[in-house]
Amino acid sequence: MTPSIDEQITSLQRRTDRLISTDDLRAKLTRSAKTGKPMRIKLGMDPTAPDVHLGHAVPLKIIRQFQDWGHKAVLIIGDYTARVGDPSGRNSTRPVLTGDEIDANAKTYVAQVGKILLTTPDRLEIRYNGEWLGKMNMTDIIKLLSRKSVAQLLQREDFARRFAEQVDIRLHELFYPLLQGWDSVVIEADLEMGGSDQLFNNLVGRELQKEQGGDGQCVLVTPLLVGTDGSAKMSKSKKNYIGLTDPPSGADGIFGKIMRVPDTLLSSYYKLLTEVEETLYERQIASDPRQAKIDLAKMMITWLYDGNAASAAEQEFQKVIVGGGIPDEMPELKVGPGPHRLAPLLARAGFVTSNSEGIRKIKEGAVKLDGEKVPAGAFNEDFTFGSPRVLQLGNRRFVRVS
RNA sequence: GGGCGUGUUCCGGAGUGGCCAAACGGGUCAGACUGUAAAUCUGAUGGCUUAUGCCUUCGUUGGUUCGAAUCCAACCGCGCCCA
Repeated sequence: MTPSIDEQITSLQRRTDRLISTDDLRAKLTRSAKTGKPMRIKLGMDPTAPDVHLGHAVPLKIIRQFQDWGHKAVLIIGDYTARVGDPSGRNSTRPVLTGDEIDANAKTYVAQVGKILLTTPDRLEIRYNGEWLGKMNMTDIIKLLSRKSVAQLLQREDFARRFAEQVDIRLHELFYPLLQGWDSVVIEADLEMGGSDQLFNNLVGRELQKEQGGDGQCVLVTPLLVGTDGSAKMSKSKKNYIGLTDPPSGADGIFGKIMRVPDTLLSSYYKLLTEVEETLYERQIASDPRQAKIDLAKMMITWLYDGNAASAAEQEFQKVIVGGGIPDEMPELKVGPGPHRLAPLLARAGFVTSNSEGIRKIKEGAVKLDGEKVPAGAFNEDFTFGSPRVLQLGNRRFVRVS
């Protein structure tokens, strides 16, 4: 049973930072209901890294709502723009991706996004923007460039700031919003979704469409989910993200990552990622933040995996982190019986990046073997591994060495 | 094309001839504490089977010097101003 249009618009509010504009959206929804033609809901993603994370989940959840109401998601894989480079995150030179890497990332996107979106062809369309951007010639490009002035582009806050601070801005970066906007023109988007940092880019799309004689896409931007570090927006490059396909448990699992989120972010996580009523979660957070976090972690795992995985992850957490125990499952490292020094094994396990660092960790008393702390002087002693032994750094990184 | 700046270790940023593997801050990792955390405190933070040792690193190359991140030259990148 599809809710009324007013109910639909109201239900969007929980995750809306800005909507341009409510009246336009109502008109489009009304028209779509009348004509039976689904709205086209655009979301652009750069295939620069293989992981889709909870920050993406916020707009994806809204898109899912639209799908449930009969509309069509159009996922733009920015294969062409990925090669050009996104201006956000200034001087970090992005690695140039090969076509194969982009294809590989794009494939994993579809699988990951499928955890949230409907994926049948009538509800999800996937397009690569190289399809049209790659075909533009110089005349097309100049024509597109002529639509915006430098002053207009410099309105964008991060450009303005960089300009003021004399940090270089390359021309292709200025150009970037126009490319993204052009995607909207080509795929005839009715609504573009994004995080609130995409507002400027999305509005460029709306303006370009209007110049082409259309009525201009609506723009709905969601609040940004703060990452696990508690300070910056969740993003791939900051490594403060929780991936949709992260394992439920383990050192870098969803359960542990949620538990490590600062308490101050709990309410926004509940609001943006769950359907729990505000009064309920606020009360729970106030009375028992730890339990509120455990509940959230289980909800996320149930949502992305299933209930069994959620309780298994909780049990492991209680045992390993709270109880200081050793998990049942952990990665294996085959080295032969030995003798071996521990520092190189830590490096081979990927816990440290050099033998020197491993030696330091041993001296700091951070290394355990079969649950027993390795004495500081043991960095230059040999150990044998005739039977498998558990090597541990800190309280959450384990490897079974044999 | 001309002028003035600037380029340092993961990031920011000190350092103007030896005491520099390079202050300080951030980040990161670990230890203590705790309700997992956060906050706080402590330690570590180029590499080498850890060494009063060796090697590599301060945009690049080549010089001067017993000795260079520091001086010189050329080159490269970036910013601002002028054309």
